[in-house]
Amino acid sequence: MERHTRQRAAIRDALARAGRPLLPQEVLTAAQATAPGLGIATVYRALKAMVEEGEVRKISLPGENPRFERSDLPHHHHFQCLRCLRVFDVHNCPSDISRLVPSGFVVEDHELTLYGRCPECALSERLAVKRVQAERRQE
Amino acid sequence: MERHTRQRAAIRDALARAGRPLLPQEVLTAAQATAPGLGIATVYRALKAMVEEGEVRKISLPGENPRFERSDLPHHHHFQCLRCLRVFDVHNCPSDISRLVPSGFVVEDHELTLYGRCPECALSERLAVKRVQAERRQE
DNA sequence: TTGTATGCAAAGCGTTTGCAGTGAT
DNA sequence: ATCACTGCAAACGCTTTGCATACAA
Repeated sequence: MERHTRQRAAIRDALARAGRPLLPQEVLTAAQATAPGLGIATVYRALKAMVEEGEVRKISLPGENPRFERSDLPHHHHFQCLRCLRVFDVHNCPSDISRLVPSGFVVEDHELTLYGRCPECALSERLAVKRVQAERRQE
Repeated sequence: MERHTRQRAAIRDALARAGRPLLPQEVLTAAQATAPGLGIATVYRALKAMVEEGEVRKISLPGENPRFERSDLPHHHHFQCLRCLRVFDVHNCPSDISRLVPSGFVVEDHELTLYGRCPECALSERLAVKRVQAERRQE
């Protein structure tokens, strides 16, 4: 049965405060503020246990090392802005997932990552285009 | 400038024949049939070069080591069997991707990974269930 | 002949594990 | 008093790199 320790509390706390998925190394650094002497092995063991408990979710975006976030968030996907590289949550979900696969395959779960421009970056690019057009008119 | 070698030909060939994304180790095994003595370091170096050329695509699924496939394939997604862990191509695509994000976001690309049972594993599980049921009837 | 490509072995790096000691129950 | 948890360091698996050699060009 699971025990309540200083270290695990610190790790939970780090994940709760972050508000974004964290790398194991980031968890270590953040949690060491509350639990000095905390080791990386403990972080890995705690994260693994929490993932198995269903308390934490392991997330990996293509080409990135796995990150961890609390799983009490509702089902969601991620949107990465290709300009500022920030990751946003997307709370909708395609409706017709299980229709995508050939017959014989059984779909049980899915992960979706969207890429594009966040509202902020899309706006600042639109303004940049207008600026260029204005310069052209002056020539 | 790039040179034409037995080893790279074998690696290209392995990727072309596979019809699914391969792990570097799988590339090695497959390519050694054509290029005996081929080493894993050469596979990694060749794959890296081909990715930079744009000839090959590196795909990484959550929790999995990166796999490689030719990038001349039409747009598609991936399905991983949770039992045998093999990865398959899925040639369909959800229709309503850009409707998922709040207004202001601009979707330019997306990656989707499905999880479940491949036909083979789904079948063998169904057979296992039948076997258990038969045993129960005998008791 | 030149210099990229190769094979081997060693090094890197993130992650896991063995072990003796710690501490929650 | 248990026995799960911890820290450390060694081990691990995948990937990269240093180096001397092989072989396209």
